[in-house]
Amino acid sequence: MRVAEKPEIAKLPLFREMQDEQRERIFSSSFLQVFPPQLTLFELGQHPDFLHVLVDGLVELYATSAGRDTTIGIVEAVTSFILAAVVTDQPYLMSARTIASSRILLVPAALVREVVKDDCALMQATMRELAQAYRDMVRALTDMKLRQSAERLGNLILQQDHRQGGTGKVRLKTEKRLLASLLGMTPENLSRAFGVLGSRGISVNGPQITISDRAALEAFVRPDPVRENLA
Amino acid sequence: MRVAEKPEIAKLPLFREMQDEQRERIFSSSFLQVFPPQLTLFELGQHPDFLHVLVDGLVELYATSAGRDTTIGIVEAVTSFILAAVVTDQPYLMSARTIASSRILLVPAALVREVVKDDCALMQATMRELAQAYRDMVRALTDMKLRQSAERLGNLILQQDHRQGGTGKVRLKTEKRLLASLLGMTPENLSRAFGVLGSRGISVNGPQITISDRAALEAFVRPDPVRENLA
DNA sequence: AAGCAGGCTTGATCCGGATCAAATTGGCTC
DNA sequence: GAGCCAATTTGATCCGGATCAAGCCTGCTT
Repeated sequence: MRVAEKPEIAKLPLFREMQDEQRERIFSSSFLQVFPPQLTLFELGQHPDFLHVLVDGLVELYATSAGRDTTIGIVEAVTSFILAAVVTDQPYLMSARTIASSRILLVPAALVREVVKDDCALMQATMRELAQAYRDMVRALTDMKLRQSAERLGNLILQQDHRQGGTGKVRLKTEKRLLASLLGMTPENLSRAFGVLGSRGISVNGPQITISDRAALEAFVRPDPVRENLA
Repeated sequence: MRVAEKPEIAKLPLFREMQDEQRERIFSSSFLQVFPPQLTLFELGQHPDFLHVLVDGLVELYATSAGRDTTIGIVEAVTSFILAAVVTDQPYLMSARTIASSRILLVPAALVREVVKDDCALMQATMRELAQAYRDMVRALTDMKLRQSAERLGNLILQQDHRQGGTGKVRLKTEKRLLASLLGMTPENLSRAFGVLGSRGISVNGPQITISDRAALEAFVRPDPVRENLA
C-alpha cells in the first residue's frame, strides 16, 4: 500500500500503539481497493481472508437466515470491521455490502493473526476493540429484547445526537429503509415511529431531525441506564 | 486462594497458556466465595471490581431497562464471565444473580488488567474469549431479529443436543421460565412453543426433551447456516 | 414539462406474541 | 395422605408490529 490515507489509518485505535515496523509490515502487504455502491464484499459463511478497514464510504453489515435479512451494523469511515472473524479464523457470521462508493483497505487475515502474536500493543488494541464490540452487541440485544420500536428509534436519535455533538440536530446518513432494518422493524413502522416521536419532542424533515424537547424525548424512550464513557 | 479447584480453573482456556508465575500471582490475590441461590452478585451500572469465575453452580446474566428485564445468558461451571467489563474498565451492562448455590472465584479486576499487560499469552486468551463472546452475541441478536419464538426454541434445543453429545436427548438445566426469558418470550408462549414443536419432531416430558425426528425439526427451525467450529 | 422510478408515508388488515385469568401438575411439608 | 405453594399449562383477549395496498413526493430522464 502506498496511499495518502496511510497516516489516517495508522491513527486508528487499532493500529495506533503498535510498533512502527510491524505496522509497516501490515500495510506493505495490504491494498486499498475501491468498490462501487451496492456491491457485496463478502457473505456469511465465507472464510475471512482479509481484515477490512473502511477508509471512505459506507458499509452495511447484515445477516440472513430463514429467508429474511436484517442489518447488524452500519460502518462509517474510518473503521475496521469483522475483526472477530479474523481473529478466531472462523467463518463470517454476517455479510457486508457497500452502501455508497467505498474505499477499503484489505489486510490479509493470516498476517493480522501473525502480527498480533508478535506485537503486544496490537494485541491489546485488538482486545479492547473486541471488548467494545461485544458491549455494543449486548446493548443492541437488550435494546431489541426490552424496548419497542418507537423507543428504539428515539434512543438511536439520542445516541446519534450525542455523537454528533449534542446540538439537537441530527442528520441521517442512510436511507430510512436501512435504518428500519438496523432497528429491527419495517420501513412502514419506522415511518409511524417517527410519527409517534413527533409528539414526544422531535420534528423530522426528510433526513434532518431536530430534537425540540429533549426532556420529553428522554422521558419517553427511557435511555440506557448506563452511559457509555466517551471513547 | 488455596483450593482443590485450582487445577481445574488453571485448565480454563483463559488461564491455560499463561506463565505459571503470573497465574500464581492472579490466584494468590483471588478468593473463592460461596453464594446461596437467588443472590444478586452485581448490578448493571456498577463498576467491575472482580472478574468472576463460576467454579460450581449456575448464574444468570440479565439486563434491565424500562421496568422490564431479560436474560442475556446463563453461565455454567466452569466459566469466567464479564471479561469485557473488566478489560474495558467500564460499568457492567448486565446484572448477575445465582440460580443455584454457587462457588465463585473472585479475581480483582485491576490485577487482571495489569497481568494481561505483562503476559501476552493471557492477553491472547482474553482476546480469543472476547472474540468468541462477540460472535455468540451476534448470533443471539440475529436469532432474535430473524426468527420467531418456536424457531428460536427449536434451535436452542438443537444446539443443546449438539453440545450434550448429539444423542437426541436433552435435559433442561434451568426452569422453563428462565429459558423463556433467555429466548425473549413469556413462559406462556414458551409452553405453547413446546406444543408447536411437539408436531415437529420433539417430545417433552418435564425437563427431559427428546428429539424424535431430527430432520423434521431442522426443516422447521432452519438452523444457523454457519455451524460453529467445535471449540 | 411530462413521465417515470424509487423511497417514503398512510391506511386497512392480519398475525405473533403479550397479557390476563384460570386450571393443572408436581414436589413439599406436616 | 391431605394440604400447600410454585411452576407450568391452557384458554381468552389484546396489542404491537408485519403485511398488503394505495397514494405521494422528489429527483431524474427524455
